[in-house]
Amino acid sequence: MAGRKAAAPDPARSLALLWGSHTKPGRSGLTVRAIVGAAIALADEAGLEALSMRMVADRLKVGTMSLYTHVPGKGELTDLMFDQVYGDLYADADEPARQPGGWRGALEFIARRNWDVLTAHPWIHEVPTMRTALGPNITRKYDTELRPLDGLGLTDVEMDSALTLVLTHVQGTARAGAEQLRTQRDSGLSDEEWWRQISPTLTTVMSGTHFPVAGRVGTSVGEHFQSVIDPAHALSFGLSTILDGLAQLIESRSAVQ
Amino acid sequence: MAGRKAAAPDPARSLALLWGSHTKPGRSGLTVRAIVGAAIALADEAGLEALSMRMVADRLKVGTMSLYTHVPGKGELTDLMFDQVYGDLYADADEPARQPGGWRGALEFIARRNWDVLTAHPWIHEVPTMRTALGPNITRKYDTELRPLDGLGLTDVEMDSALTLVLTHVQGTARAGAEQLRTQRDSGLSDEEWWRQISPTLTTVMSGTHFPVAGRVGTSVGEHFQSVIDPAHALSFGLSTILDGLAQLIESRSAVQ
DNA sequence: AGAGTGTACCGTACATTGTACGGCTCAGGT
DNA sequence: ACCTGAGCCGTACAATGTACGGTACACTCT
Repeated sequence: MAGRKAAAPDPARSLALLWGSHTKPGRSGLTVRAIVGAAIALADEAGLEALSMRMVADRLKVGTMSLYTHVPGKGELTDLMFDQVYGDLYADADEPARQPGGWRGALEFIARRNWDVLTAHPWIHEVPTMRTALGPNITRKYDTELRPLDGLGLTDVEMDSALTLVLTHVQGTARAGAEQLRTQRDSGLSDEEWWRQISPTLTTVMSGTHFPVAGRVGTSVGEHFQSVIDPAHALSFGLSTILDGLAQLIESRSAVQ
Repeated sequence: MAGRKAAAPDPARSLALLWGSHTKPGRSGLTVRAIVGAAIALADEAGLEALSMRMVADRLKVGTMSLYTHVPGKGELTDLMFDQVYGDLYADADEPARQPGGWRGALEFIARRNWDVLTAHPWIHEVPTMRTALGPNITRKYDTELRPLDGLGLTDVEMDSALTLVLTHVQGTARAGAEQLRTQRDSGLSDEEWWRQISPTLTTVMSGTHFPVAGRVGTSVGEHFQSVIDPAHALSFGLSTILDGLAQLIESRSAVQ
């Protein structure tokens, strides 16, 4: 991430690219779609920060600078990658609403699907999301995910807040899991090996201090999950708690009505 | 982020540094504490990725490579920065538990405090947290935050899960807010200006497609908050929903007992 | 068929990064 | 007075994103 600072993506240019067809090949067969595909494959293997324009070009047997004919820069490329991976999230606009269990089942389904993408493409966590979220696939996703919450008596703002809450939880938890995996890969140490390595230092260094609750709970958690965190458990615990909370809100609304 | 790949921090070395006193100055007055302080100040201004060893050294009127006498590398430095900013989170180990409103008030207090640090030091979001979390301040923080959940009938694992849920929510929401601010700063465009700029392109490009629910809700949200997201609202909505959910769990436990 | 033109392609150059390496300098002990 | 080890730092290197300017090909028009 050095050089000319990876200039912030131009929104209008990104939009045009996002909604374009991406299919007109140049004279060497280079396509926006192909570039995005190669970039995604590379990012899946090594992460976003390890992804370089040179690597993408090499994989496509093309000069590095040729990419810039089709894509303005790395920023816009990641925007495209982002929209792309959300393309096949749902079979159709009513798939979540079709799940058994009403709105609750639908939200569980949505959470699971989002978890799956995040797990398959951990680099998503590194993409600055805020204003890019207007590609065709993202917009469709937003629509699809809101539908099961429609007609429950919630206001529009509450529908959005509820969905955001669930998605933020899934994202945060998935991020922690991805970080754990990446750390293991980078260091070549499993959680257990790592613990064994720092344990003596920690004992030496912590002597004298005492944290009664943290000590007890930390030990329990470590024994229970064989690790310092268990993302799968955090996901389901958090999700069911959140859904319990939302149920109260929804019930209070339908009671009034 | 080029060069020698910013080598992953050595856990044992980090631990020793974290728990060390950091106060023995070299012959030019250079201290680990001073380095960490300068790095934090710089990161507050420009973010973690804009922070470079050269910048830190310049601010301290010291040669770049002198830093490496005190700190093994950038990775370990960020570990130290991370632990440092969590140092003054709570006045003492029982401050959260002392808040009015029982465990609920305590968790609200904890959420607010975490939100404050995250807002003051947005670069925290970029620090890989997983295995670093064993510095003295982090450990103390964990202990302090668990206390209000002790003695409510929850198991150790449930206590940890509940706390994690709240903190994940705060972190995810704060991250979204930080991203929003950073995007605004980078582009020099307020949300409103940005919208005005892409609006024509978007209309052109979206003609033909129609997303009924997303369109309606998106418009409502935009009008209500004058923005595409409102982090403060997301924080409080999510927090109260989560606490409602946790209340059910806690009540069910005390009922059994 | 031949000429002209625009666009796809790409080689080189540059600023910026983290840090390995090896030399210099000074404080403190003998 | 001298030696030693630690603190300090100048230089070098590999890697990054991309600006710039040149080359070569697929067309269209005569």
